[in-house]
Amino acid sequence: MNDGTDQALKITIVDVAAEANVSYATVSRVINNDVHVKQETRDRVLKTMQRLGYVANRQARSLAGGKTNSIGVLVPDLGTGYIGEIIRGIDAELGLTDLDLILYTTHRTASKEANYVANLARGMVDGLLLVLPRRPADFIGTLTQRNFPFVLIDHQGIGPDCPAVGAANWQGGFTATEYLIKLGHRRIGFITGWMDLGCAMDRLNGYRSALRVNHIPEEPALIFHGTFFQPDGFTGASMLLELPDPPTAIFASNDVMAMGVIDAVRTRGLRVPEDISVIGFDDIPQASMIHPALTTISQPLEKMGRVATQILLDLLSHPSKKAGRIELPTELIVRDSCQTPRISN
Amino acid sequence: MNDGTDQALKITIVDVAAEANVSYATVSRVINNDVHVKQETRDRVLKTMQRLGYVANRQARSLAGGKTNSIGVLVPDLGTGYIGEIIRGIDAELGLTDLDLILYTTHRTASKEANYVANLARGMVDGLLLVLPRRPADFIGTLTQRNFPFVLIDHQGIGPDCPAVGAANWQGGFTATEYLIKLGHRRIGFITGWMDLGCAMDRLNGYRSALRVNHIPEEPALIFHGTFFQPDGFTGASMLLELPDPPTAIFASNDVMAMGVIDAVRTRGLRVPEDISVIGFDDIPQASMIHPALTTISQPLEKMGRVATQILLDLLSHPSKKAGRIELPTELIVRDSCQTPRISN
DNA sequence: TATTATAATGTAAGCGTTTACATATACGTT
DNA sequence: AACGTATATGTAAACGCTTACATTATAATA
Repeated sequence: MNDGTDQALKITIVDVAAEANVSYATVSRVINNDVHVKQETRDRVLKTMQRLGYVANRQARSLAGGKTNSIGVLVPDLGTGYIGEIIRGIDAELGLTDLDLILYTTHRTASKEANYVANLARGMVDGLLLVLPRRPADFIGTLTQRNFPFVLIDHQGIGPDCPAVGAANWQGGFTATEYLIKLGHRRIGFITGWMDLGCAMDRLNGYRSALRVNHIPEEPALIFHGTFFQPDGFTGASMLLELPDPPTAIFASNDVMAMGVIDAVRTRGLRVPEDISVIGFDDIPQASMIHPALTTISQPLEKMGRVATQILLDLLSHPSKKAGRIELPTELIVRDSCQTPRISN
Repeated sequence: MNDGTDQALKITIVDVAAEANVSYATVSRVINNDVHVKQETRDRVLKTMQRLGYVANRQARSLAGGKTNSIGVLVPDLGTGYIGEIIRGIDAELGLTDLDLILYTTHRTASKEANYVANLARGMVDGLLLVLPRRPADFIGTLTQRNFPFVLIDHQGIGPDCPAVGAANWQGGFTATEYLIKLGHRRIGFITGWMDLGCAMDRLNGYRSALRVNHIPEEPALIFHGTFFQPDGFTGASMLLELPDPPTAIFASNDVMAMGVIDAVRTRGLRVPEDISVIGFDDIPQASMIHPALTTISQPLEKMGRVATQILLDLLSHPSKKAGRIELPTELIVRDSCQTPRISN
């Protein structure tokens, strides 16, 4: 490392210009990849920047250029790795650009959400990625009207002109349920997610449709209402197994609840999958690490992050473009937590 | 909601000044809580800002003020909720200020780490929070020399003048081990973390000391080298249980590995804690949600984030101040995964 | 009341860029 | 050789704020 570059004193465009014997405008052009710079000059400037250890001042660039060079990512929390996967995708895509990721956590407070969005949209960031928004209706109108670029992640969107990336939740719910039916299960317990969220609703509806298509009557007692948190899986499974005629399989609306289910099953002295089959949803990293490895519906979390970011970048460079909802396919990941029921009833 | 405020056209300090019949400097003073403004004027300006829906332009403030009003948080990844907890703490503390959190993930790449730090320190952020840095030695020198504010989180620090927040890892390792010994265990398996990290080393040393103090010979075969990931817990426990004279308790260097351990124990048809006691480290949110609820050493993750942020804020406002290492206490959280061994040998 | 200290406000310069516009240079035409 | 044209570079004016310094209003003191 050349320690000469380590001086803390700010090197500006002007210093570089002086050193390279050009005007600072030319340096700026080099920075911005303007075509109107002779290759020779460009090289010289680039080399000088290197030598001096020049780093562009983002604030100044933003102020002059009218863009902040950063995008805001609003997430509910960072609890389970679920959001982490999405951010990984966002991050990967953003890494290809020079945009910064500014993170905001709402801690699941809807009012905070609207508040943040309102402020952010007023110039703090160039675009917004909203992960699992709670009440997007509160602010989407304003955003759209102002033509402010944003993309909803893991949300079904609102109307046809709302840029959103989601997964095929209904399909996933359907596929998982049908898989269990094909294995021979007829009494399938279901633990819902937080029903305010469209994705939770869709999964439940997928489950219902699969039952209907296979001529299995839906039984309300087999549906337990949870909120996507692990303890709901435990409680839900405990209640389901308490039933006079308990299910032979349990479908949890996400993986962490499925882990709770597995715990509950074991706590009652039963085994997964021998006594009870368990299937989850999400395919978080942990799903493959537990034992039995969890059979689940993979939701391409990382990819959702990537795609959403790509859409946002596109929106950023082509403000007139309209984006709608993109639905990424979900996929059944068969591992070890499901099998044919012992006593088929 | 007064829809009149929703106009996207940028309201600047000048607009506010004109409306409120003051100079824009006065408006600026109001924004910055300068004492030299008459209460009456201040109120009027404040009201005008409200009415016009004024939002300060951060870029301009930064450029003029010489500060970026944002701090960078560098994390290895967002996989397990472990980092999430720390960020929650940072976030909480930052929420009290008007600083933005800019997130950078290194994905455990040491070179990326040094690179980021080098650039960030050149004016992109006002301060840096480095979570679980891998090779801080690479950049701490430069940072210190330049007097750039930063705090290491979950690191033992380098030298006495290096601001760092960590947990009493040695103590935790000691306490956990001694707890197991008090319970009657004499053969205690240990699964290490990634030994490049000081915290992993400290936990192991705590374990060793507890054995020594209690006159239990250390047995190399009982120590399995892991890397903090869940599968290591599974593999490690499997190997330990394979031993001719297997341990009656297993101490995993973090909770996710402890979960792997529990899986392994169960996979072999044994029960926790009846057959094997398991203790973890960290007390991540999941620890209390699994069954049996995991006995573990609580590392005040959220608090570490808070404290580190407080130190950084302090460093920011008093640049001359020197901060050293702060060690937060760890605590034994007794839950259900440990008990007296059945056959005391 | 005059004088001075103090509080409140205004003026203007500058933060480090981008970018429209002006200017200079090089090149092919005729 | 003179001209037009494209290419390369320079000049200067923003961008929206902070802040040192200058000025004016207000209160305290003699």
